[in-house]
Parts: sequence; structure tokens; C-alpha cells
Amino acid sequence: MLSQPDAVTRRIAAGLGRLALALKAKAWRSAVDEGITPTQGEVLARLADTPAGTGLSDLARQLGVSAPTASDAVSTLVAKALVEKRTGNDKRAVTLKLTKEGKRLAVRAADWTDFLVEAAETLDDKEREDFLVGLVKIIRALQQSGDISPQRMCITCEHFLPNAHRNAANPHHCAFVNAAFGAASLRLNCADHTAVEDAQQNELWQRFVSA
Amino acid sequence: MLSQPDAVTRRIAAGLGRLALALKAKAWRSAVDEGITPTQGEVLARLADTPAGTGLSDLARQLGVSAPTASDAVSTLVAKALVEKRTGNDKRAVTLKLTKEGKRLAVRAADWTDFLVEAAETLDDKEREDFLVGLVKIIRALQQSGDISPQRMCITCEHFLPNAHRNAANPHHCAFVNAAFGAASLRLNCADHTAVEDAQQNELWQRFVSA
DNA sequence: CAAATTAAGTTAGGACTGCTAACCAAACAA
DNA sequence: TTGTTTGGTTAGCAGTCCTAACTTAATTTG
Repeated sequence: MLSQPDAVTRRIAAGLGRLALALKAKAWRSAVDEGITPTQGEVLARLADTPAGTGLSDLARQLGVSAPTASDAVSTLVAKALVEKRTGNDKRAVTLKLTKEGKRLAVRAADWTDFLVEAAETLDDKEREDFLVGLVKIIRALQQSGDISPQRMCITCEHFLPNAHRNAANPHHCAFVNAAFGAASLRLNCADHTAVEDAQQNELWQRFVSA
Repeated sequence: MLSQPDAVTRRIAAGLGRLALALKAKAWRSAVDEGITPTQGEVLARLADTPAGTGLSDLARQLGVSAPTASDAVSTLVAKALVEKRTGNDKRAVTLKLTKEGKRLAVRAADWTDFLVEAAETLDDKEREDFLVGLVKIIRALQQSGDISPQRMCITCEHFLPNAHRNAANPHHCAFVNAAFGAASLRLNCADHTAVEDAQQNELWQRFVSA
């Protein structure tokens, strides 16, 4: 047996840390090519998958930065005519939306993670599925501990019925689309996500892990 | 079957992106608590696991930033008496080492990823192993594509003999410690790592994936 | 060996990130 | 009506990160 001063989980954490570093560097390079900065790109991405619009504080939470930082980034984007600020009934609150040009740029900027997709393609089908499941579980744990903003994942969705079928390939069920599906189809950012109540959160998780 | 507009790999990339965002945010908070910044913390971490010392350009490469940025961060750390700059035979080059105080801080700052370790602990043993393997493969791919600086991983090490044994639990062998080991023990940052030649790189990989 | 090239770092200047503290204004509650 | 909470902005500051333009030392080469 090889000496094992640190557990598997420690190495996983370290590996993810390295990955994050690489991602950060790449984000910088890619964003600059589009004439924006990484944070601005992130703002565009978030707004792109929230067509209904988002408030500023909500955005700040999603980005994991303070309100002033988010406000700054948004101001810059507004100045660049990529984002629009509107105000509704509540005259304090703003609703952020992409402009036409903002949408175009968001689409172009969205594929800066392509290099990661390619890297993930060196895994075979089974490995990919396993990896995705691990990722989902880790993200869910981080969401529980408050270290990441809530994601629209199956595992926290009202429509998700884990291990509802005996079918080994497609054990889960989505009540929204009314169809069975497997781990490989687990979503991280589903448009039809409806958050389950906190009380039922754990029950859902238990049913999910009791494969 | 659930509609599947994007492949598993796309979701993996997106998930890793989210994770990186969370990590970045956490890194900021944690580092500030220690009186430094994330980049400075990263510098300390890198120096901590290179006791022999590192050059500036090497450091910049590891951090994925430009030389001036690294130079800046290091200057600040030198001013804070956490890092020492020495110059050897080559009077242009500097060798960076942690001071006593720097070492202490590096140790303290190292556990900012603990929250990730805890998150990874929600996976069972098998899942952890699978996840680690996926991570190793992805990082290796990024190393190949030049998107991450070379890591001291088993999969690129001269001493690594993948699938050398019939033993399903511990199929691999490390010639350095002369012992069999399994996927759960794969290293990402081994002190005894010796990079294999480019030519043999691929051969090693092939033997590794042909489980 | 002198001249050119390459390599390692630094300096300068500028845009942006990210924070806290302090602030304003609208909405809400007592 | 008078707090109090909520949504955001402003101000000020340290640090990140870049490119471009040096300096100085080592290496190559004619």
C-alpha cells in the first residue's frame, strides 16, 4: 500500500483548487478577447439564463461578490450598452436585462469553457456520468453549507423523483416532462426548476443516494 | 428520455465553472481573514510545496498570471516579510523562499479548502474514487492542451506503472516506493514526481485507460 | 572576443476587482 | 408619523492583471 498521508477527499479538494485556478486564468484571457473582463462576462452569462431579468442584490449573490462590486460591473456594462436597467413598481429596485448587443456577446462569450468540454471528453461515458454525479453532489453540499448560491439542480427540484423506476439505466423521473432519465441527464441549471421546500430537501437527498 | 439539448460534458464544464466561481469567492473571504489576498495566498501555497525555492517566471506560470503580476504579489509579500528573495549564480534570477513567518501563515492559510473537503465527504468511497479519477484525467487533458501548468501527477510520472497488477483493488504500481496502489491513491502533487518524457507520455496514458 | 540575441525581472501606466463604510430614497411597520 | 428595513449607489482604498518599455545578465555567434 502506498503511504497515504492525506485522504482522497483532500486530494479532490486540491485538484478542484487547481482547476479553479486554471479556470480563472482562462476566464481572464477569453473575456479580454471579447472586450470585457471576467466578472462582466459572468454577469452577462447570468443575465443570459434569466431572461425575466434579475435584481442587483440577487446578481451579487450569484456572483459571490458584494453589492457594490456587482453595481460597478453592471454600471460598466450599461455604459457599454450591453445591459439595460429598468425600474418597476418598486422604485428602489432595478431589473437588469441584456440589450440586443448584450445577448449577442453573451452567446459568443458563453463558449469560453469549451476547453473544459474537450477535457471532459477524454473520459468515457461511464466515467462522465460518474463524474457528473459527483459534481452534482458536491455542488449540492456547497449549496447546503451556503458556500455557493442556489443552483437550479434536479436534486433540489420539486419535479425530481429519484430512483422512481427499477430501470437501471433510467432510474429517475422528472414530473415536469413526465419522463424517466438517468444520472447522465441530471441538470445543474434547469429552466423548469422549482425549488423544493427545505423540509423535503433532505428526504429527496436520501431517496437519491439510496440507489 | 428527458430532452437533452446539451451533452454530459457541457454540463460538467458548466458545473466546474460554478464551482470555480464559488471557490474564487471563498478564496477571497478566507485569505482576507489572514491579512493577505487570494493571489498572495496562492503564492504562499506554491512556495510551501516547493521547499527548494522557485523562480519568478516559474511561479507566474503556476499561477497562470503574467510575470509583472507575480512580481507585484511577491514584492508585497517580501514587504510583509513572508517571503525572501535570494539570488544565486545567475545574477538575474531570483530564488523565492518562505520566511519562518511565511511558513506559519502558509500552513494556516492552507486549510481554506476545508469546506470542499467536507463537501466531498458527502460522496461514498466508490464515488470519491471515481471522482478523483475523473479529476485526474481532466487535469491531465488540460495539461496536454496547455491550459494548466504541469502538475506532479502519477499519470505523468516516470515511476508510475499503470495496471501492472491483476489485483482489482490495487492495480497500479509506484516504482519509487515500490508498492501497489489503487485509483483512490492517485496523486496530484507528489513530492517524488519525476516527469516522464513526452514521447512516453501517451504510452503511459494508454496503459492507464485500458483498465 | 565583440555584437547580437535571449532570458529574468522590474517599472510604469491604466482599467478593473473587490472590499467596507457611509449614504440616499422608497417601502413598510408600529 | 416615526423608525426600520430594503435596494442600491458613492467614495475611498488596496490589490489584480494586463501590455509596453526598460535593465541587466547570460548565451550565442560571426
